[in-house]
Amino acid sequence: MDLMTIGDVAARSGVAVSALRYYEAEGLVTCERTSGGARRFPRSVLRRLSFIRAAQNVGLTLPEIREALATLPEGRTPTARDWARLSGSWRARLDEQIAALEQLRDGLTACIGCGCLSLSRCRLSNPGDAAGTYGPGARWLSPALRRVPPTSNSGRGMRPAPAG
Amino acid sequence: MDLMTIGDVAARSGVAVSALRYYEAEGLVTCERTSGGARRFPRSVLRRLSFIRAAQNVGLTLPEIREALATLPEGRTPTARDWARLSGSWRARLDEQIAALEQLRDGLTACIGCGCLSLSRCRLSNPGDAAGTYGPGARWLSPALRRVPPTSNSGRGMRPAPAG
DNA sequence: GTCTTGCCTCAAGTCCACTTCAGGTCAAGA
DNA sequence: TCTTGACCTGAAGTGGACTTGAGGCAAGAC
Repeated sequence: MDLMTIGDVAARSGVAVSALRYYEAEGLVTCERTSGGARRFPRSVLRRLSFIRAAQNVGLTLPEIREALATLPEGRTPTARDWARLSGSWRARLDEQIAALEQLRDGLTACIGCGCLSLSRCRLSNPGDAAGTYGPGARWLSPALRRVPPTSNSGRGMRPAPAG
Repeated sequence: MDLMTIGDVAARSGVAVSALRYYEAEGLVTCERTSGGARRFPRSVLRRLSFIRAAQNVGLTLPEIREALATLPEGRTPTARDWARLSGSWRARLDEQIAALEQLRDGLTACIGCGCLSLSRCRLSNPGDAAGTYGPGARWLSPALRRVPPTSNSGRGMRPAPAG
């Protein structure tokens, strides 16, 4: 079978039905409709979803991901090379993120003995040497890797929770 | 002068006036009031704010930070050692975050040649070997280090925007 | 005396990535 | 025929960390 129902896609991808509808509304995936109005997704949506999740893991927002996806060739099925091109810039981004975290950690190591936490000098409270704030609600670093996934009850393919 | 107005604190800390009020409401900082009802902060609030920002950068939520702050000694001014104790556990957290990002990057390196992005096997779309989703809205990694600070117009001490 | 500035409170809005809900349609099986 | 289950839509809710807005008080400059 070439086309999948939204339920199939959800089951196979682990992406919730509601999220799939949301992605369609946001233009991240496309689908056909049956005469009755039900969505029918091509198999290729699975790889697309995979890309979306990977991109989110690298820290991209949905608008950014949509932009990236928009550069895929129309007309033909994207090749491995296409996907690789898209994710090519991620490495640099990850490297940056890692570097920033390391800087923070090293700042911590330096500060931990003195407990300085100076607003203007401490690299912990002030990474990247900026003197002021980073703006409203800007949390710079990982919202928490080790945090247990928000356990909503939607769980289609959800693990019990890693409880790291 | 021993006590600072909320405006002074905002100017010196780079934390917005509205955020300071919010922090007070949430019990993260305390202050006295003038007869007219205006807040007067002790100088020590600056270090406290510094700690709050640093903790946010490590990925703590405000409730977590409040808990941490609650363990500071009452009665006496916190010493460098007190602050150091508080931030002592951050190192492990940062190490974890760094490790997770490195894993993702290495997964990227492995995947980038093949463009696989397999939902079940790719370490990029599926870090930490979990087969399903991580649940609703769970973005695992940095919401974006390199992202330009949300340029709201509140800008009290805000930089023009690094435009990375 | 009035203007401006800085502060106050409380309520509601913002952003992101969704989820949840209410109410309805459609096709297949008992 | 009735029921069940999967699907549909549009609107509203969620959480975290704030910001913004409306409406008002108090002190210093002119």
